[in-house]
Amino acid sequence: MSPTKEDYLKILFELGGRTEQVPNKEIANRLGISPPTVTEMMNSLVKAGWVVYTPYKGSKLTPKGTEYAKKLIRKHRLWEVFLVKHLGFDINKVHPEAELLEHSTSTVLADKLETYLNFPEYCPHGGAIPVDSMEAQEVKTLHLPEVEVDTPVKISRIVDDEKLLQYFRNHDLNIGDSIIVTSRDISLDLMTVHHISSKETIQISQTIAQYLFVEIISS
Amino acid sequence: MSPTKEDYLKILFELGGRTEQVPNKEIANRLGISPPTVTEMMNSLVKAGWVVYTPYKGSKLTPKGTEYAKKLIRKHRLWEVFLVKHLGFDINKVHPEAELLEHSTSTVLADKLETYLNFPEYCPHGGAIPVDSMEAQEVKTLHLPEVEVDTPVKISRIVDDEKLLQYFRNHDLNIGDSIIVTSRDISLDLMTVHHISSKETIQISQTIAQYLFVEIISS
DNA sequence: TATAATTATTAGGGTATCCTAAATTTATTA
DNA sequence: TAATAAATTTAGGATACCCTAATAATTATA
Repeated sequence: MSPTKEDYLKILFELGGRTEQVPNKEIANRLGISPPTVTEMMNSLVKAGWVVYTPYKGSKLTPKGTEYAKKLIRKHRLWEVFLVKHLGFDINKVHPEAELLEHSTSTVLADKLETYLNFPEYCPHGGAIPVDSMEAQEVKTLHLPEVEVDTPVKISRIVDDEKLLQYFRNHDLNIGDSIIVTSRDISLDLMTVHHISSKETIQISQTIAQYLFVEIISS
Repeated sequence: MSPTKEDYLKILFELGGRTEQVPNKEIANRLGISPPTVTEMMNSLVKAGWVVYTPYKGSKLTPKGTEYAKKLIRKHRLWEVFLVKHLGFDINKVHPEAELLEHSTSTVLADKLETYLNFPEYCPHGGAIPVDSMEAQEVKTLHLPEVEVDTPVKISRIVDDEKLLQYFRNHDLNIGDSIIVTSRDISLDLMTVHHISSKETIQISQTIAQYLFVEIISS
């Protein structure tokens, strides 16, 4: 498996390719490559049994492809824990480092690293680390724009992207914080969020709020 | 810089390409690729300023190429320290892991790792880690077959290769041990070594002993 | 020094990954 | 539903890296 192919599988997983067909354009956008290259690569991934591809429709991961993607994501998140907790990296800056390391990490190494880190449950951005808890986390978390008004929720995960992380940090929205969506204006693409502990009120774009994952507080 | 090109630079450094012209064949052997591929790659490395190449003679690193190679070797050795001391890898098994990781390690990451490891001087096989001490180490160490008979020496480094490491371990020759070469038979490619602390006498092939680096004990 | 052996290069290919431009299919909308 | 817009694929190329077979240069040896 080349790092390139691994990237395709991981992106596919992140774009929901476990359950839905992901259009080529989304993959091309995410990876910053041209659509014809995606078509070509998909044919190659199909041949190797990682992906099911329907021309003009999009691609889905096979069970084998899904497993592989989860293992990669686990490696990525384990490195992030190491980089932040032991090496002192800023949470906003670990993504590109982990992105490289994940492709150079054997299963033996990942297992030893996990032991060394004392079996962390989550990466610094709140993503589940054990492969068996990744899908469970997806089920129990909501994208912030999906939350009903006036329902208290807790921020459990932020998509791992430097700019997004900086944006949310600037708006004082961090993992573990409890918030309430107080109103929404779909036409203006805005939502108003009340931050419970700081008592501040924040307005953010719904498009961006999509990258904030929350859990309903069961109190 | 691709991992492939990085490997060429590193091998060149290890084969003495800092001071001498390294023939293509040696590089081809070490990397397990065909000689024409080496010729082709050398032309590409010349174009990028990493190497000086004399057709039919061999290649030397430019100062820029030497610096790059040393940085790679530093990364490799830092990872080895981490893998052995923190993750519990066997010394004989870390090479392939570090070989992959070194290509995915930014300077920032290497620096933070070095700090975390508390600025180790040597890798588990005795190789110097700070880039400025690598050449000094080369100067003060000898290949075991170069040592005069009856001169007490200390094993300071073993070339990082699983089979070699296993061979020396089986013969009870480890880093830090003090030994004396008691005799040599060039025609039989054999040398007899006396192990000072264990008082055992060991016979090893001179060809292989070349991969043991020692320092004269200045007592 | 001529010949043989060794080493290196050239010639001609192959795969992986990427691209742009043109053609095709699908989706949208008037 | 016909026309337009958007997404996808096909066609044709490029570069990086790797190969084998054939040729050329160098080195070793008789």
